[in-house]
Amino acid sequence: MTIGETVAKRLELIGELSPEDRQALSTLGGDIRDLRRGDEILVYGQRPKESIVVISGCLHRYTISPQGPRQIHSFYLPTDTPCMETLHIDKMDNTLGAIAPSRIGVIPHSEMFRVMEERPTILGLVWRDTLIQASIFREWLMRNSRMLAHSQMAHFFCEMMTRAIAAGIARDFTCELPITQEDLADALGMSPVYVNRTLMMLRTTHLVEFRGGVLTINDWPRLAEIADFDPAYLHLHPLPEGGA
Amino acid sequence: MTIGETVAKRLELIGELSPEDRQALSTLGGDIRDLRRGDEILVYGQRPKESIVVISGCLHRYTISPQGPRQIHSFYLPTDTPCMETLHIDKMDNTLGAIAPSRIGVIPHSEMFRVMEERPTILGLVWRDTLIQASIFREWLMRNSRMLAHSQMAHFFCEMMTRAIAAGIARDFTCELPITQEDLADALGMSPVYVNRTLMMLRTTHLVEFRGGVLTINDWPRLAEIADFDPAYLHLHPLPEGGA
DNA sequence: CGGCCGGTTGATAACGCTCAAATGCGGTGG
DNA sequence: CCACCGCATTTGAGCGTTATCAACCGGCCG
Repeated sequence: MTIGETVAKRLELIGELSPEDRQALSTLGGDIRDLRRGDEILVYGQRPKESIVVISGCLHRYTISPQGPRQIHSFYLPTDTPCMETLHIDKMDNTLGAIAPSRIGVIPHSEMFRVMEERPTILGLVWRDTLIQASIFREWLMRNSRMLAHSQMAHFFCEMMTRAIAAGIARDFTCELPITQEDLADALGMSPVYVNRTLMMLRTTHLVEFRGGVLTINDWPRLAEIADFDPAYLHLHPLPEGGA
Repeated sequence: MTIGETVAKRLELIGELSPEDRQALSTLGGDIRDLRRGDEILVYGQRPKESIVVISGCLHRYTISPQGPRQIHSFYLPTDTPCMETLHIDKMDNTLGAIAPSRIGVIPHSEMFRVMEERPTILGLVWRDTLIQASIFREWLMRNSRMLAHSQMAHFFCEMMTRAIAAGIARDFTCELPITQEDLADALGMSPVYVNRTLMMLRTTHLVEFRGGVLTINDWPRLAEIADFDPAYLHLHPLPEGGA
């Protein structure tokens, strides 16, 4: 899969592309890079000149406060396009890194601007993509601020599964989610110990299985209910049927 | 102050406008509306055809989960432009309302698109504005997930003061912040009771005074320290000197 | 075989929530 | 001018969710 095709795939999850749009995207220049867990791509304070698209693996974005605790803002699955915002925000105020071995496409801003100028539809959809990211941040804010640990975790799993299904990397409510329990803790704003306890609880009640970087949802309806999950905030164009 | 001037003022806080840009903005069409506390402007599920700019007062954006708790995502002070994102996200997944008597400008999307097409700089800055909103959401996520109550509240006050100074509505570290303790609780993800206790603590230690909708920061350096406040995430163009 | 990382488990403590009631204050009507 | 009402704030007591500290387990890799 080329870089352009990957971007096109993402954009078609949240809107419609004409053949001309797809054609324009196929000319997108950029490099492929392979990363190991822990590699940093765009670092706090930097002024990046390129955007990123995930081809395989999993990235995450986080800030670290001086006191130590890391807050993960988001995880990025294949076809996700993190940090498109660097197009219009010069200075990174957070860090993007690989949380698992990953392959990414690195697209110079100049290339993005060229294609967006050529095809206004693409500009609209890339903008839309950044707005959906913001919408997800809002949902995470609500989740981490207002929900109990088990609901919170259920909500997280529902989101990741929904996105994995949309991206076409899930089968039978099973998908790879190559993160550790400690990563999960840093995303949910919980302590690693309590993440473990909550996870065991969800496991023994046969709602979710999360082991060795693989997520399986055993009882979607019940999980979605305790998570109070409504996928509207993901603004996926054809919503994958989750309730089935 | 006209609608166009207000938008121009906001954009100049985060970038530079040429005389031509300002001229183009001055032609922005739109209506003025006056609101009372509790009035809703853009509601969950709606498909708005206009964007908003705050002329006076204070707006807030929130979601209400079926279980009841309200999460406030952001407050908007004069010159802020909430919900520019409706330009590219059709369906509201949250609600924008007035939290105090306010005057707003209502700008049809068609007007925004017209001006942005005419002046690419404006497009870039409006986009940038939406990205800064996202950056603020990330910071709120970190704050609500990772900080202790008093640091959290200190951080909130630092942000609002910084923004008020930038918007030119603060004097001597005093500004209007016409929200109740309960509103504050819904923003910080705390209970109203604990907000009150925390507030009293900050008050008796002479760090902050927040009473009757007026915020006064008595000891900025110490407050910023316990808040671990770094205004970088606001991406203000000429950063107001807060540390003074 | 040993070390390391990630996961699991136990015990204790703390931060913040809930329930409940009281106080203060601005506005309205008598 | 006073009585009253409603809303926001304040205070108290007890509880619960989640954090912290510490130890142990188990698999993978050198």
